[in-house]
Amino acid sequence: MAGRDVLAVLPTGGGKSAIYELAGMMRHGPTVVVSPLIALQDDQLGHLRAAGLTAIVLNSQQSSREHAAALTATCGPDAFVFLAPEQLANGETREVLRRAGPGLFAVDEAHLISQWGHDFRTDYMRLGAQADALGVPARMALTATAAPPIRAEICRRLGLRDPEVVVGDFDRPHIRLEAQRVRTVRDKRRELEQAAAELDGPGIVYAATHAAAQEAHDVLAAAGQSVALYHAGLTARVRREAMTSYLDGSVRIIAATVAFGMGIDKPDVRWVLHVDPPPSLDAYYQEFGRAGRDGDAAVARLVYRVEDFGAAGHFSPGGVSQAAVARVAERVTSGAEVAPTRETTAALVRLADLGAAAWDADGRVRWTGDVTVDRALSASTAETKRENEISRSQLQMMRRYAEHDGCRRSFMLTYFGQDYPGPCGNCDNDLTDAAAPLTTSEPYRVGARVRSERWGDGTVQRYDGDQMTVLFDDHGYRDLSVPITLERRLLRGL
DNA sequence: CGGCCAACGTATATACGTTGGCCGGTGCAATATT
Repeated sequence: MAGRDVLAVLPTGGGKSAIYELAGMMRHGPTVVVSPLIALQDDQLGHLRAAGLTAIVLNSQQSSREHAAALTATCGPDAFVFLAPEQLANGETREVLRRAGPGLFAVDEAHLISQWGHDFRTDYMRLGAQADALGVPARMALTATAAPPIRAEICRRLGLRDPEVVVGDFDRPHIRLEAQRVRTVRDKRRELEQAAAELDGPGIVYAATHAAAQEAHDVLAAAGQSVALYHAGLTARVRREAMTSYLDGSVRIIAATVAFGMGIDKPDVRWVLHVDPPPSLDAYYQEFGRAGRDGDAAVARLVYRVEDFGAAGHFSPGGVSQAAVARVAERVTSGAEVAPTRETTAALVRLADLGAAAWDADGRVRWTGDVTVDRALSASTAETKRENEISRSQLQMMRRYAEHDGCRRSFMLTYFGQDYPGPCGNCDNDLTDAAAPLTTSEPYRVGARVRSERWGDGTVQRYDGDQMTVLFDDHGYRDLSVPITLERRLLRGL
């Protein structure tokens, strides 16, 4: 209300919507809310209107007449305007919003800046610049999942000024955490079939690819389970039917890719089973968090093979090849069109980050001339190395979680920067193995800043026996041996 | 990185193994066609 920028990381059901709703009502001028999916925009619109507030959505599903009418309505000082980032690339839309004098710019699901902005929906990268263009005095970012480095990226990309950072409790104590290693794909099928027979109530099975989701669906269907299939390769009608029958309970299980989930409001999901590991614990937390929204007991189970952690790196951001950056740089400098693929998109984002290329407000790219091609390419090489190192370390943490033999909840929560020694009593390791981890010394407190000659500055994340995990700003997560660290004085406190 | 498929090769005339290349996940908006 006082106009200070805010980053709020709060669990689902923690009142994130209420934050921008209340602040928006009390601040002068309309509130612009950036929301990733049209379905989510419609949901929010419904809630606000039911509460007697003025709200509109701007998106491509409207006819131009509706669009114009909606735009006109934004002039009301109490209105809430819901839109996707792509809408802000339209100069006309920007101008109408700017004239309306918005008082608050809120970004919902703000972790998508990091998750989608690099190579998929790059308009997420320009939200800071667009907020500038609208002349909004206060900004707010909201998300349920963001480990410390993601929080830093959100603040930086959105241009938050001295933000108030509010981080809630990540713990979902009623969700039992389990992980199970298998050797073959066939073992996975067997475990899947068994899980569906053993676990009661509605469940979600997550797979990494369309083919794997289809396969999981077929296995369960053959075993006589009530199951639907959901991924982005299906037609809109089939997807809608799968979603509806899962939500209304006429189908018990849904086998899906990551296409299924965001904005799904089904409180009684009793279990979430992964048959492929996600590329990071951030993604995993987001996905299993769809279980047990009603607060009743639920299960998050991960079934994996060691090989699965090889290919999973493909789905991490930061994997842009130097050849692609060079090719795109060549095309941009010569004024040629760049065909948008995942790779060229990521290359453009990289060049823009380095200041070599710039997006105008309408989303067109030009070479700035501030940096030579050679310099841009060598800077890009260094940045690629850094990003690859970080996303590899995130995947490595996912693997460490899977292979962890201590309290899983402790591992998970400390990853998110929360001090939680465990045991939690509600993960597979705590139930089978009563022995507490043998803790040696803890030379720095969790959350302390430390410096290493080799890896620069970082933050202490967790201790596990005589191992410690440090999140280095430029090199990602590293596991260190506490005795060796002390003996060789590898770290010093800051 | 690893799974999959097509093409090829090998040892025998139908089957099996090897090699090389390619592909993998999210949605918006705008445009063209029924």
